[in-house]
Amino acid sequence: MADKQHLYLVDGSSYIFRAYHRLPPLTDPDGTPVGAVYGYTTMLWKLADDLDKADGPTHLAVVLDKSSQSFRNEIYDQYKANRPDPPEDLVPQFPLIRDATRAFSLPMIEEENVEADDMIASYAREAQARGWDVTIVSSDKDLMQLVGEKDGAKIDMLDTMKSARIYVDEVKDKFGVPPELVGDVLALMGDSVDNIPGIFGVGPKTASKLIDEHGSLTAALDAAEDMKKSKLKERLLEHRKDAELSRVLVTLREDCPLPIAIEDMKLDGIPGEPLAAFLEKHGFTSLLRRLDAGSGSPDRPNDLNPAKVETKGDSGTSEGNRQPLPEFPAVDRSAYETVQTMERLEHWIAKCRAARIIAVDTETSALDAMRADLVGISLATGANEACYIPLGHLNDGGGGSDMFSEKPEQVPLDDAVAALKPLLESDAVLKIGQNIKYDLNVLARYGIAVAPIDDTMILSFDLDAGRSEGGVGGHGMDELSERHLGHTPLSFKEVCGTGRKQIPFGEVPLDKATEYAAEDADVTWRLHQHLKPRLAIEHGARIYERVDRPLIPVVAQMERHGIKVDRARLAKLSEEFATETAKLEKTIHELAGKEFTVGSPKQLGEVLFDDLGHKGGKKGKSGQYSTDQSVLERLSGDGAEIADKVLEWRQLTKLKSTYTDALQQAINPDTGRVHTSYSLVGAQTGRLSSTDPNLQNIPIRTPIGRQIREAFVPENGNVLLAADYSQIELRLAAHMADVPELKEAFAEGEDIHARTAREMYGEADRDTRARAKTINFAILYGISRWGLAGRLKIEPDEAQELIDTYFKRFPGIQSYIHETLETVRERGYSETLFGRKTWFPRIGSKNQAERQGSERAAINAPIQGTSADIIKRAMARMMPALEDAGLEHVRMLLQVHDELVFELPEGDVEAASPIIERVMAEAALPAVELSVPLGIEIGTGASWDAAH
DNA sequence: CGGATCACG
DNA sequence: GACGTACGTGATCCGA
Repeated sequence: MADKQHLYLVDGSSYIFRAYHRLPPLTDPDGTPVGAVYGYTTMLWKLADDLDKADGPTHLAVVLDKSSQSFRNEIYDQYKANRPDPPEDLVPQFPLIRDATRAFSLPMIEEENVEADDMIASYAREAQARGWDVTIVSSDKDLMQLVGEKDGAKIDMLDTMKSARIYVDEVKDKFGVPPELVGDVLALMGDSVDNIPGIFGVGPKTASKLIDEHGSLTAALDAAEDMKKSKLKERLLEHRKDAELSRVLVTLREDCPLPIAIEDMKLDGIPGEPLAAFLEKHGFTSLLRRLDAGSGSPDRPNDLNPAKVETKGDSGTSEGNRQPLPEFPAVDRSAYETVQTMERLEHWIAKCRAARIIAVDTETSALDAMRADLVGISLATGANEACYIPLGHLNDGGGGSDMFSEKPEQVPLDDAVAALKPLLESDAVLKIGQNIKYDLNVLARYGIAVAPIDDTMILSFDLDAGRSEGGVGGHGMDELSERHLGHTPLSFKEVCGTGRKQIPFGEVPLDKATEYAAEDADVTWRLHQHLKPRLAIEHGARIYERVDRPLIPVVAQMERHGIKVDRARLAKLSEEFATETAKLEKTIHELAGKEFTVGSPKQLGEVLFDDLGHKGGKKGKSGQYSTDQSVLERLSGDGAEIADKVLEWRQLTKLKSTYTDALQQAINPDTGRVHTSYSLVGAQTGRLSSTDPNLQNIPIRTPIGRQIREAFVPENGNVLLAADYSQIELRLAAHMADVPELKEAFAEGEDIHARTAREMYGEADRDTRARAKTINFAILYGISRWGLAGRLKIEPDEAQELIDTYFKRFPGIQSYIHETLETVRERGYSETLFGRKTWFPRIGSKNQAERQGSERAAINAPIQGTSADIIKRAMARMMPALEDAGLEHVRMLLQVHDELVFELPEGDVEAASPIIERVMAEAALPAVELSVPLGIEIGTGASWDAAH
């Protein structure tokens, strides 16, 4: 007796949209979003695994929509016209859905001019006609029309997300009518997503009641004439044509030509290859293990370890349903191995490949990644599973630290690099680092391009920015280890000493070095296990995957490029500043009547206020006179010549010590360029910060300071190009607070401060424009009457009136501030348009100063942070966009919050400028559509100064 | 090592 | 009843 055939038809297109919204935004080791693909893969697995079970499939096919157009558009041109574009991180998953289907060796149906629903209907009827049972894997309400039995062959539906079978009773529960009348109900109620008109004002309730009463759509429409006068009657009569059109649109075509014969859809279970290749490519490791192990259904998926995915029920995406945190054995430093032979190194490389997720840490001879030499590398594959590979050690621990003992046995550096390179560059192995940008730059100098990567420091930042203070903003490894693991790692000081007694890492004895280095990798691996799963649960994946993680290699490359600085020019400036400073100092001493240290605010204060008798106040804590710029400017206004001279002296000494002298020091002897280091976790708002040297505060506001910018130059034959976002924060404020007047002004390309002046004062002249500008900035920073009064040199009462006028003219600003603060008080954090969180733990402080400080920062953070997100997105897209255009010689060198600086061949300027402008202007898209344009200003020249 | 000052967006 | 006023950074200097 032949078993009954059972055809499963998978509605792939509708499944992936649902999977996308139900599953966390996971990514594979390449950073490609694969959340929906993962859900789809596990679903196919489960279905294929049910082969030959009771009611399971004997035959199976996947049906997908080929395009958004179908024959229904010819009937009704507005059909599906209101469909929003799919989310940006779903788009790259569409082709992967097809890859997954092929990997399972399943037939795939995609036909032009009809929709997946029509193909499903056609196949279902064909199978039914042959006496086969059919299960439609979908929860689409349109398909419910097909459910039921005919000639002893039944069609049902399966909602895999709810693990629910839908048969006639379920359809009746939902629509109040049997399946064959569902089309009539749908025609009456319409569908806003598909833009099916239906009868205006008729919803599911009324529709099913009418059909149930009258037995069909036509009967219901005919009966309208005899109804007693009502809104409903009018509507039925008036929109009859709409309903009839809708009936045609919701009717499924059951007679489509069938491209694949149903007997060819026979299911063979779960294949080995090429499924294994697909699972491996996307890091679906637990499925891969299951495949290796034979079969078994993926009940407890653990893929993309450690971002745990739960495909059943609702857990996994909801805030309250946290996964238990992983627990590990206590750190055991004696478990680490010192790898000193090629044989052991090969062993560890194999172990890493099998582990697929490893932590990496490099030990170097210095802190500067551009100068440091590689001293060793540590790897971790699990808790207490870590090793240290010494490569440049001088001391094996046999002698004292002041006496070189014999050089220890080590794998030769070149051999080790050659052996490790394929592992560190392998797509199949995720490399985790704590501040991995550093390791990227060190290893890049040895010819290794590490990828794919994860970074525990940035994970921590994207989850917990603002939650704690301290060294690296609370995201340093020691702090993270304490906080998440309750473990104190060996400190660098304990290993290398401190101050004058500090030794380079290469002189640390191997046993000690192994304990320290391998522990760092071990701890990093453990931290990743803690932090990565939180990303999906706490909605941090968007910002991490889409903004910050892609930026790591980009910023690393900018740091390696560095920028050329004209040393001779700086030296000349230093000299000029020195002579001028000496002259000023002499004059100041004369004016003071005695010699003193001009650079000492304490001494200066005493000279100004005690000796010379100027009036001024003491500063709170230190009991010291304040002598800052505003005080000196006031004294100067009162005619004190010495104040002028001191201001001038300060400017010159500042420029000399901080810039002209320091920048010469910062020139890298190997590259002849200056390589700053950007911190991706430096600013709570998500901005980058720049150190060693800080290239984000090079003078520009005064002519004398600007001379320093003239020393930043391109290589021969090249120019520097500077591209700025103009007024980006004000534009974002106009968008986020929804201020029509400001949005309009930006749209028209108006002078925004002049427009503000007109709105506030009725006219814009030099004076009112300047005041309006101050007020505009005050808004971005969280306004107070005293602050504004101080800036505008007016009384607080007057300032308050201005603020009131501003809020009255732009009520959106006031409600933005109010709503932002409400949200922060409620949730504890603010959010940018791209979902970056900043926490404000002191927002509810009893201390007023503290609380108000938090409030001002909280008002500013979404604006400053959104601006940071936008330029980061532009940076991540910039080089691919330029390379696509064949511009391979353009180098992105610097970022200064709203400005990007490039170095490029003179001949490339014309081609590169529009691309740079477009990438920057469109950086918010498609994730966020701004209601204001983003204006870009571009300049080029033979120096950074000339490029402005 | 903290405070004061000042360079930038 | 007192608090102390614009957001975000980093480098340098002085002086305890």
